Amino acid sequence: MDHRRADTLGTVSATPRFRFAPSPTGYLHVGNARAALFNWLEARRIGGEFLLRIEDTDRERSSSDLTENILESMRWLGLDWDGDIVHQAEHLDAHVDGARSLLAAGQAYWCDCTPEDVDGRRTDKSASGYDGHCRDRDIAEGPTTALRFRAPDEGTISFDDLIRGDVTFDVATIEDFVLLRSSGLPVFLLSNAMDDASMGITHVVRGEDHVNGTPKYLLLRDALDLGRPDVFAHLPMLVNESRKKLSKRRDSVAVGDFRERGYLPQAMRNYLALLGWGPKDDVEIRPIAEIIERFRLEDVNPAPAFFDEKKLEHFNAEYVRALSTDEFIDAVTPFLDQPAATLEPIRQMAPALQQRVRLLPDAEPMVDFLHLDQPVRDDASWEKVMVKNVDTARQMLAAALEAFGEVDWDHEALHACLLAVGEANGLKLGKAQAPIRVAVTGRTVGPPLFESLEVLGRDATLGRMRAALDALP
RNA sequence: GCCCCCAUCGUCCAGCGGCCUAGGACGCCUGCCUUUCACGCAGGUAACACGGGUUCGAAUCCCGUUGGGGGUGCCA
Repeated sequence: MDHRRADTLGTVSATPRFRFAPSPTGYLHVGNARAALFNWLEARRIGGEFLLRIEDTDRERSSSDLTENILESMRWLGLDWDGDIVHQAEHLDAHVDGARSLLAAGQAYWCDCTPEDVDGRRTDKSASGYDGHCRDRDIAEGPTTALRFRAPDEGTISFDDLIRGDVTFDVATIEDFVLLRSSGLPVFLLSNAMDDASMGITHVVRGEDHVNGTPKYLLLRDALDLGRPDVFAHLPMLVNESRKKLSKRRDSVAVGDFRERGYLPQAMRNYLALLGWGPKDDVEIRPIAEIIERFRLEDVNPAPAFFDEKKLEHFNAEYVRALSTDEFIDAVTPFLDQPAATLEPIRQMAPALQQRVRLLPDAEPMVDFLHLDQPVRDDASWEKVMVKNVDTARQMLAAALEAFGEVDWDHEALHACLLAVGEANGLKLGKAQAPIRVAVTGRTVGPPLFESLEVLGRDATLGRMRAALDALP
């Protein structure tokens, strides 16, 4: 608030000011998150402010639940904003006043054309948009009239884009666009331009899809005598496999979904920073402080980037492994389906799990044998170890059953014991342990066997081995 | 159609006129390590879209072609 007041009073702040301005008409998706992140990175690097504005002027499509979801995702990613959140809807009156001042100055006029009218009049296929039909008809305001901006007829308008260089438009291609709808509500462009000015935004950093709206934005700022931002930077779009702009409809890209699927925020944030930008030293995975230090808007690649979940997953695995044991346990627990009784054993196995988990939900199937009465039998594993090699399985299960009855119940003793049993049967440990593993955990793969047996306990282990022996073909 | 933008391995990024025989990462493939898996380690695969210039010299600069993306609402 106070920053807005200060600017209204004409105080020009020397502090660079960035903003992220999502509209709460959907969840925060990775494309928006990347735009927010790039604003945040640059703001943090140069000691600027990062403001948040919720563009909720479309009442029909906006919802406060969606706003909360966006904020939640921002917090999760660690993108902290400065000052109070600005809700655009609260400034609607000012925007309407702005539009009316243009009307008073002769820079806007009322129009009662319907979209059908406009389309119908179009003879030249190369023309687009509104044809200026009502420009001089001097129509009075009415229930079906929209207020249109009187765009200049000739000249060019350009701006310097930090990422794209000089971008120039011929104003002849700019139509007389709508400022106020017939409902009386201001359109995005007006609200956006006026709010950026009232908030004292110096750096406008947003998606490439806004490039074409920029000349209109500038025309409005000039007409309203609001000055211009110091810097524009239009970020490349994030695209899907078919190289189309990521859409919330087509692509499942909500940040919240990634969280639910077991991604760590640090991994997501680090990966997102590398979409359209890369550090000169080629070190991709690094602390956010180092990214902030190296990030530069002017180094952002202008071409669209594909969001590669495979690579994100790799980043996640790296970040999972970098966690302390306690952090890992905290992170993984919500993804486990375990009773309180097995939490302690899982704690013991945590380092082994941590090494193998790529996404947090990967952990559960590695430890489900601990709390299930019977392990989940993986058919392929059973077939391979217990059916195709039934003789070996029978031999090992019987011999180990006997040996395990006496052995000290810790992983080292178990290891030595099974090694000896295997050798007695002419088998290397790799082969010898397979039937035991499948009998106890149901699968050929999983965390280290002897540690698993140790936490499972002697009774349960022997019980499962007997059951497996009985089930052999 | 018109307007704006873009173009290095399959993908992401490095490269800003000579260090390029084009580097790193993901993916994929080999091998090693090993109690399975995973990790780790050692290798391999694979790109400057095309055509003209400029220059002693071009992935790097310019022009064109082709290809791709974005925009083109009384959505944001």
